[in-house]
Amino acid sequence: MDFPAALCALHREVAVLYGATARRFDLTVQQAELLRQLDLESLSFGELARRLGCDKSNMTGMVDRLVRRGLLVRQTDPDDRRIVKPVLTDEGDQLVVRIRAEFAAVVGQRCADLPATEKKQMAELAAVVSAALSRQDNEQL
Amino acid sequence: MDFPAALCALHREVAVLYGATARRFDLTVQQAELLRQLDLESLSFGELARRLGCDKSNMTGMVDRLVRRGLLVRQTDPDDRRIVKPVLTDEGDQLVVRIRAEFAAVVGQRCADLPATEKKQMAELAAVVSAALSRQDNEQL
DNA sequence: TATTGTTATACTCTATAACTATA
DNA sequence: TATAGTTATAGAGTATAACAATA
Repeated sequence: MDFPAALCALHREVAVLYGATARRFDLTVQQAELLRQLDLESLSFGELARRLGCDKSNMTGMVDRLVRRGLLVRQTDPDDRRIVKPVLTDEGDQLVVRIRAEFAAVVGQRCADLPATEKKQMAELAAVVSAALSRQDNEQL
Repeated sequence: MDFPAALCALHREVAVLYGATARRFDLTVQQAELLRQLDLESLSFGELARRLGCDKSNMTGMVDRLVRRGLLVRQTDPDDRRIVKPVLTDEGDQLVVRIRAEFAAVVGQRCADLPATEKKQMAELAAVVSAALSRQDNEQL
């Protein structure tokens, strides 16, 4: 299997596992991903849409549903009042932690037979490749 | 970044890139994924749903849309007439090839600065981890 | 009886285009 | 005039439950 095909295959398996994990917490996979991104760093609606690879018009509804569940609040930027940032509530933050732990547990269980050195190597390579793929010059997208 | 977090991050970047690629061919990412799975091997509706990580009830509509576009045909198993397999048409097969090439081109471009040895290593590790994650004893999912 | 695919339903995600508020 | 977020709309993906056909 060549490099792009291997990325595709891995992506598929992680998507299935991550989706199943999200569902256990009554979240869609997109909701879990949105919360995870906000946990990584503070993002506006537009930046969030770019990270999730979807149109900004979708964010309104997605954030609304998570606000209704008490996992997010809207925060308007005082310096530029056009900009709004969804921010994790304590409950939202705790949920992200629980999802991450659950996902890590499933991955750990399934990869139990993998040598630690290979996992370490994989983690390092995945970080490098992620960085390469995420280049923001996405004009051709 | 630990192993599960690195998998998550990589998964996200691939999802965005793969989704953008699918969109260029007027496909949703799930449609592209469905076609890709069928190109890898012959699958029934139920098996396909398991691969995609969703309920079998969704497959009817998804396959219907792709049949309407001439990319798939339904084929009933003569040995067990409950089983139906969606099969790629020539057009569907050609589309899968084009999507795969397009995705490989984007990945290749973005990872151009990555040493070939690292790409090779990544491809091998991704295959190993994919296999580990895809274990079919999914009773806890 | 059990399994496979289908249908009905309700909700969520998605892109497009037009809109409001702010800069 | 440009940008950030919202709204309206239509189409697609999703899970649940009940169903028909086949085994």
